[in-house]
Amino acid sequence: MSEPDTKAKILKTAEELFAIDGFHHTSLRKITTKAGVNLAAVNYHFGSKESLLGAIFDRHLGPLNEIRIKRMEAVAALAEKSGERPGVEEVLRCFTEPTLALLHSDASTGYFRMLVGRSLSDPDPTVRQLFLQRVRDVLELLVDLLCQALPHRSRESVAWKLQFSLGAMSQTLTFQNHGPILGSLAKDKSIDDVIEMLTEFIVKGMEG
Amino acid sequence: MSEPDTKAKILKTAEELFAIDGFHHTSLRKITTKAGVNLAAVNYHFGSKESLLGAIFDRHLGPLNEIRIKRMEAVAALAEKSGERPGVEEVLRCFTEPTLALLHSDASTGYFRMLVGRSLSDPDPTVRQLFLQRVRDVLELLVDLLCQALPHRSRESVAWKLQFSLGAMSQTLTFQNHGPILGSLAKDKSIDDVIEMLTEFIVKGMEG
DNA sequence: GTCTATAGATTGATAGAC
DNA sequence: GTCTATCAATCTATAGAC
Repeated sequence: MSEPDTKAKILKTAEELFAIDGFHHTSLRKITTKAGVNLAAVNYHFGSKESLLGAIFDRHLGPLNEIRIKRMEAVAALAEKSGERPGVEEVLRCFTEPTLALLHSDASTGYFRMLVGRSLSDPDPTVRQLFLQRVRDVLELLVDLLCQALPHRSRESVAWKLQFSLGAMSQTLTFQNHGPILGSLAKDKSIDDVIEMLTEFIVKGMEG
Repeated sequence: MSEPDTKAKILKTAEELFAIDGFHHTSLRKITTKAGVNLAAVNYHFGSKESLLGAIFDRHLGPLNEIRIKRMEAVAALAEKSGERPGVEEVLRCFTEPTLALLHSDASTGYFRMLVGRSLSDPDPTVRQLFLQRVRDVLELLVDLLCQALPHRSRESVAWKLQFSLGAMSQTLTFQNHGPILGSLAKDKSIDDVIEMLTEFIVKGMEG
């Protein structure tokens, strides 16, 4: 018999549970029970719980990074050709728009959105390392471009302000419909309104 | 016999371990072993692991909230008296300065700084609830004042931008000397420089 | 590939002697 | 208040039959 998509079921279910309950709070038993597969299947298909998280990251961050890099390269090429500096907002949107698009895309990325939000803030070394090694190149390229857009700023200050921006994005991705810190206050906005507010917030802060 | 400060030793040690490893990753055994006290002492003095975290929050957030509220009340009183609106930066500094002062105060709050940073971003319901119930009043008062300073903005958008700001603060408190997302890039700044950059970032974003 | 069964370790909490 | 000892429940991972 054999379900040919046992592996896919594990990926999908683990993504949801990791996003909602966190990596360390989600046991392999919860995943396999909810997915309707055998406990031992996780280690058979992925080797370990850590590798399972890595596979979930790979599945979505691969395509996402490709989009972000293509957009940044296009902006860099245009700037070089025209001889003018790229704009701060233009550069930042190369990164934020594909990321925040997770907020209103189909159900296939609905939980991954929360997982990214968590991972941007999680100080746990395991989660952090698995996540960072998959986004570091993109972030370094983004800092490069931001430094071009802001030639009078030091690289360190640009990096710090990007760090602030990632913190702001993290809150949005994590708590969009999951009880923000000011839950009762800050929820009556459409997703697109929130995305535009966040983008404006980051752009003003970065330019400031 | 009896160490009269067993309770204090547990508080201090737990604060450090919760800050570095996280609440759920820190076992009562690690705490009691490092503190040099008996395992059963935690439940004797605090009742449970959760209550221990609550006691740690209480110890520091009590005084901190008092400072923040006093400053906000002073700003509100001055605005009422003069008939002018309070300034956005003035209002925000009532909150950010006492909080970010944790970054360069003595060793007694060195670890608590990281714990606050974590708690601002942690989606875990246990940590989140214990933390939020101790800062909610302060945040609501802050939103009130920000709405006075920005009368043309809706309360929802002010609340959202405050949420973005808390995300940015969280990154700073958590990763100041613990490996920021752009570790190698964003570390060569003095603490005071980072505090000023963060404040400027938040003010510009909020005003924008 | 899927299953059962279990090893081996760790956890929060407690009972009861002192 | 402090201690030892332990319970009962969890966990990841694996061995081995099918």
